[in-house]
Amino acid sequence: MTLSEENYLKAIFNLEEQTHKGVPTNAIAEMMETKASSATDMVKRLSEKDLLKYKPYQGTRLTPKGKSHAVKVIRKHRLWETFLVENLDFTWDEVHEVAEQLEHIQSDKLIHQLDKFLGYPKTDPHGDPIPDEEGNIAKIEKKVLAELQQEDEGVCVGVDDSSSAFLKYLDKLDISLGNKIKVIEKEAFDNSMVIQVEENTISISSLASKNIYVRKTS
Amino acid sequence: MTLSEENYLKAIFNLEEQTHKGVPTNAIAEMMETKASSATDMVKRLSEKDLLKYKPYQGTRLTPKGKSHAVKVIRKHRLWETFLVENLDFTWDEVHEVAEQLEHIQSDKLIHQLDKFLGYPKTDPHGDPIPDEEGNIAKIEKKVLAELQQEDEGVCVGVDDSSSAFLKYLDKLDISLGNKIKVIEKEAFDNSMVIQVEENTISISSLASKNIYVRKTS
DNA sequence: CTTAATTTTTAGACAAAACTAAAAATTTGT
DNA sequence: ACAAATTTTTAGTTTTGTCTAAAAATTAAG
Ligand SMILES: [Mn+2]
Ligand SMILES: [Mn+2]
Ligand SMILES: [Mn+2]
Ligand SMILES: [Mn+2]
Repeated sequence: MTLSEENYLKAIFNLEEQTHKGVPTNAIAEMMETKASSATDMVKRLSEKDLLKYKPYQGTRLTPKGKSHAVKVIRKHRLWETFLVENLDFTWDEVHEVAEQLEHIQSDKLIHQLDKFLGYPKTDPHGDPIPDEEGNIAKIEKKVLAELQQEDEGVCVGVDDSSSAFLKYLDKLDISLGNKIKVIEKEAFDNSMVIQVEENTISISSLASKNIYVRKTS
Repeated sequence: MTLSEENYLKAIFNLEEQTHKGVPTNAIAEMMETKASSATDMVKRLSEKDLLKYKPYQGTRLTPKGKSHAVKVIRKHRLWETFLVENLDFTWDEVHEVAEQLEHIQSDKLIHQLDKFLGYPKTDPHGDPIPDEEGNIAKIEKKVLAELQQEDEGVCVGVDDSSSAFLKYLDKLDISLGNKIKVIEKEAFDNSMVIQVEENTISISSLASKNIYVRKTS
């Protein structure tokens, strides 16, 4: 399995998770930041290797084999992200780029020992679940912050958008995983919110509140 | 700089260190376990990028730029090997293969932080010096064990042959870095030696004693 | 239900990195 | 010095992964 094949598998896995339908070639190309013709080529190659099912003009779907491989790459990605933050003083907005490379290192022992070294973490620095050695992914109970009502309380458990820009914005607002969040006010006009994060009271836009996940506590 | 280019640079660097002469194409091919024609192709590409000087039929020599890049890769390789042994319970014969992959990860911050995390180690698990951030490589004072005379004493500081087979053999004899070694007897007939390693007295072949480095202590 | 817009695929090229086979240059042996 | 052996380079293919341009299929609009 080449680096490029693994990146495509991961992209297709994520797209399939979101929509639960066959993934269009264009969607793959967009996620991979490449051209549709390149995506078609790759999809054919992966189909040849039984990693996905592909029929021209209909989307593609991963086979169990393809899914299993994608999950392994995701496991590695998230374990490495955890290592970078926990042990090498990376911030949560810096890890993705490096993990994107580290996820392709081939060594079962390496990843098994890394998991052990980290103390078998359940989630990565963005709150995403780390698949176990058998490929099981725990489902994290979460709601998007925008859906909470006035007076509702919750704990921040993840983000939808893991872009560096958004994560840095959250840092500036002092919002991080595990923080207690309470909705003080919802503005009907633009769907912005006034929320209390731990001690601080701040206002956030609708766009931001749609990208923050919470576990409701009341 | 691609993965393959980096591996060639490293190979050429090592060959040039040994002989201090222009490196023949065949030597490169042999070290890279490839064909001479492939080596020629690559050498041309690297020459194009000013990483080495190449004139057909005369050997190649790295430019300062090429040398500096090779040393960076070696630094990464040795830091990762150290991490694998110190933190992930790898043995010294298992690390090379994985480090061969990890050495190509591109991230200045990653390697800087890894170095810090490890406590700025001076040598890797095989006793080889770890280049510093500026590319300086400490010269380790060492002598090949075979050269010691009867009654001489020393400390094991490295190996010449880092192959898994040889390292496992050393493990079986309970020889590792830092061990006190004393020459009890030298057999003129086949150049084998009887040595005392810490508590144990063992006999080793000429071939083995030529691949063990010691720092003489008496 | 046709035409227009969009999506997807095909065809043809290109760069990186490898290979085999053959030619050319260099070195060695007598 | 000349032939033989060795080393090195060239020429021509192959595979992976990308691209542009053009053709074909599908979907959307009037
Ligand atoms: Mn990746
Ligand atoms: Mn993540
Ligand atoms: Mn390598
Ligand atoms: Mn080493």
